[in-house]
This record gives sequence, C-alpha cells and structure tokens, in this order.
Amino acid sequence: MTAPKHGKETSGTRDRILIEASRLLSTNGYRGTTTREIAAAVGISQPSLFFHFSNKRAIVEELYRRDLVPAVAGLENLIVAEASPAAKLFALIQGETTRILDSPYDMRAHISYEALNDPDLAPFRELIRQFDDLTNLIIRSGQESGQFDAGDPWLAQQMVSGFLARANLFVLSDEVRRQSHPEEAAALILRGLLSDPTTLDEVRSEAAALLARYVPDVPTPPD
Amino acid sequence: MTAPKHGKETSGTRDRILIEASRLLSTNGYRGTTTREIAAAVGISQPSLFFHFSNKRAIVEELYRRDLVPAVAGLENLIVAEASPAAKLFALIQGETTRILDSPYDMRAHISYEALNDPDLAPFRELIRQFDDLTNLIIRSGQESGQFDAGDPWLAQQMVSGFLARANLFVLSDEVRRQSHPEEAAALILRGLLSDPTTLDEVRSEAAALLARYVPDVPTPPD
DNA sequence: CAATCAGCCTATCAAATGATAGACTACATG
DNA sequence: CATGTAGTCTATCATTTGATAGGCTGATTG
Repeated sequence: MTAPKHGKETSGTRDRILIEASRLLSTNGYRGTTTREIAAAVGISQPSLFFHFSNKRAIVEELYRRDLVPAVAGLENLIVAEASPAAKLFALIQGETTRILDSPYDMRAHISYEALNDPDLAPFRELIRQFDDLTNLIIRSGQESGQFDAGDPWLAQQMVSGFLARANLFVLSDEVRRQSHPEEAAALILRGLLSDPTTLDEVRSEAAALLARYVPDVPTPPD
Repeated sequence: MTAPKHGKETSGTRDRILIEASRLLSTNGYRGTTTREIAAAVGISQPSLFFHFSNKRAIVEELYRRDLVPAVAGLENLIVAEASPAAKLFALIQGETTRILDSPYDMRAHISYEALNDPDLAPFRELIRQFDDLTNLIIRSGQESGQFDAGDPWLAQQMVSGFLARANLFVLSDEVRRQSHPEEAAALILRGLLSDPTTLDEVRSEAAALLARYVPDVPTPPD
C-alpha cells in the first residue's frame, strides 16, 4: 500500500521523495537505486522513507502510476479522435515529449529495459506494452491509408519509442530547445515516414488541434 | 586486471561469462546484476567467477572494451572517408545495427543511462561521448553541405542514438527482419533528414561502398 | 607413477541493503 | 495544560552481495 502510516501528509516530503527517486531510478535503475540514496537526496534518514511509503516498490509504483496511466489514457484519446494517422502520430510525439518535459518527475526509467524485466515491476509491463501497441496501431493505419511508406511498422515504432526514451535528455538542454523540441522532433520523425513529405505542414496543423487530447494535466500530489 | 588468476584459459567459460553477463547487464543494469545471477546463468558457482575475472567491474570493462572500442574506431574510419555526410550516416546506422546484431554479446547496456553515471564505468563514458560527438559531426557537416535539413543537430543525433540504443531488440525478431532491418532503419532515419528525399537511393548506394569501413570484425576471445 | 595446474567447489567474511521498532520533537487542538 | 499525531531520528535486524581462502578433481606432462 502507498497509504502513509499515519493520517494526512502535509509536509511535501512524500512528493520530494518521488521526484528524487525518479531521478535516481532513471540513472541507476530500480535495483541499483538504494533507499539510502533516495533518503540522502531528499535529506532525511533512510528509515524515514518508510513513514511515507510502505516499501521501496511502492515508491516506484506510484511513479509509474503517475506516468504511464495518463500516457496510455492520452494515447487512447488520440486513437479514437477523428484525424489522420499522421496527425495522430505527430501529436503523440509532440505531446509525449512535452508531457515528459513538463513533468516534475524524471521519467526516463519508464521505458528502460530493466523495467521490462524486474519482477517487482511486472504489473506495469502491461501498460508499457499497451503504449507500444497503440503506437504501432497508428503507424499501421497510416500505412494502410497510404499516408506512410510501406515498411516494417515495428521498425518505425522502435524509432519513435527509442526517441521518446531519450526525451528526458531534453531537460538538460536550454529553454529555447525545450520550447521547440517537441514539435521539431515530431516533424523530423514524420518526415521519415510520410509517403509524401510535402504534406508535412498539413499534418502539423492537423496535429495542433489534437494536442489538447493528448497532454494530460501534470499529476498533482494526491490528498 | 582482467588477467586470469592462473595461466591460459581454455575452457570457454570466460567467454560464456561475458555473454551471459552482457544479457543480464542489459536488462538489470550494472548495479542490479549480481555476481550470483551471472554465475547461475553460466552454470557455475558464484565464487568461480573470480577465477576468470578479478572482480565484477572487470567483466563489464571487458564487455565495454569489446563493444565501444571497435565502434568508435569504425566511426572514425567513416569520418575520414571520401564520401558525403548522408552516406556516412547511412553507413553508420546500417553498420552499427549490423554489428550489434552480429555480436555474441547483448550490448544494449552500452548506451544505458546508468552507464553514463556509475563511477565504476567512468572510463567508458568518454568513449560513449566520442561516439555521440562523431555522430553529431556527421550530421552537422550534412547540414552545412545542404544535404540535410537545417535543424538542431543535437535533436537528430538523439533520434539516431535512441534508435541504436534499441537496436538490440532486433535480436528478438525473426531472421527476415534481422537481414533487412539495418538498411531499412538507415533509410527511414535518413529520409527524415535529407533536404531532398529523392536522393535517398544514391545515398544508399554510396553508403554500401562504405560499409566495409565501419563493420569491424566481431571480437574474438583473447589469447 | 608424481607433479602440476586449470577450473571448479564449499565455507566464510565484511559490508551493504530494505525494513522494523522504539524514541523524540514540534505543532495543533481541546 | 494534556493529548495526539506528523514526521523525523538512532539502533538494530535479517538478508544479500562481492569477494577471499582453502580444498578437490580431472587432465596433462615428464
């Protein structure tokens, strides 16, 4: 359980734990991140963590919940929208990159290979798989409609996924880049996929109308 | 030191350790991979590892040495070649993907974020940085020559790097994909970058002549 | 045959790790 | 004032981890 040992949390420490843990998880991985490291990053003693979270896994579960659940929900919104597959993919890349950049949590870990294998994180594997499958679905329907070149949709999906997995490196770049990158990145990837690259600007415009469907509100601390 | 405790190794166990360790490192990370897990995967007792390698770190160092040193060398070969930047990038993506696929080691770990941070792996960070910088150099010279669209070269580089980081997922795919993926992947990425996408086939042909410069021999066991 | 050595094994160690228990402090409330 | 509670702390525990030490076996060589 992620419920605090006691009543209502007011200190903000719980959220600081999530933020610091997300950074450590992204660089050290789940098993490679110790509770002592998290505690030190937050500035509390290691056993204090267990006032806020029942165990180490609960920290990670909460992070995944805040990241993957909105992402999959947003992607599902895109799937049902009345728009071309290319616009959907554009919106996905732009929206997801924006979302990652705007998140207080460093969510690189969400797509790490480790996450796909650790027994503790098994419940979240399904969510990652869903995200990938829905991406693949958009690509395939783009190919069926002729908007995208024929080719292995899986390969295109790897290009998207690989790129998004690095989206958090953008947080290390300057503000000018941060503003332009989501859209520029989407354009770069789409240009590689479109059968007719001259349609890119149309796609871009169409995608702009879709963005609100994708970018969920940044998760707020609970309660 | 990576020298065995005793004389000449003949059993092949050392190489099996490297292979199994590479897989575990790719999925669990360095700190998350225990020597007991490696030993179990090889089918020996945990302390037996230390007959073959002086410590855990030495295993990883050897893997990095086999992976990164040839990659950077191959990339340096491409840089000095008389060829267009686009052909160089095409050859890089195709060649690196091929090399990863042909390697007996699962080299996903080489580009993990963890690798960029663990103090034990610091000496290899420089090699990774070199690989990235040389990739960036090719992209930038493609932009200067007009072959590639203007845009943030860093962004293009992230797309390449992100994709290559996932290249090892291809080992999980069927043989038909394995054969076509390196070239198809390169084409997909280049199409997104080229100012004139109609030049793609020329680039592809030019790159074919470059490949021998990039793909180093798969490392053989030492001694 | 004896000696040597590669390549393992079991037992063990020191240190690290996630977690528990009890205590303490500061603050809010009745 | 007393009481309750959030939120920390130190001390400690059981387990895990990388590594060492000593021993054993089988194959090879002289």
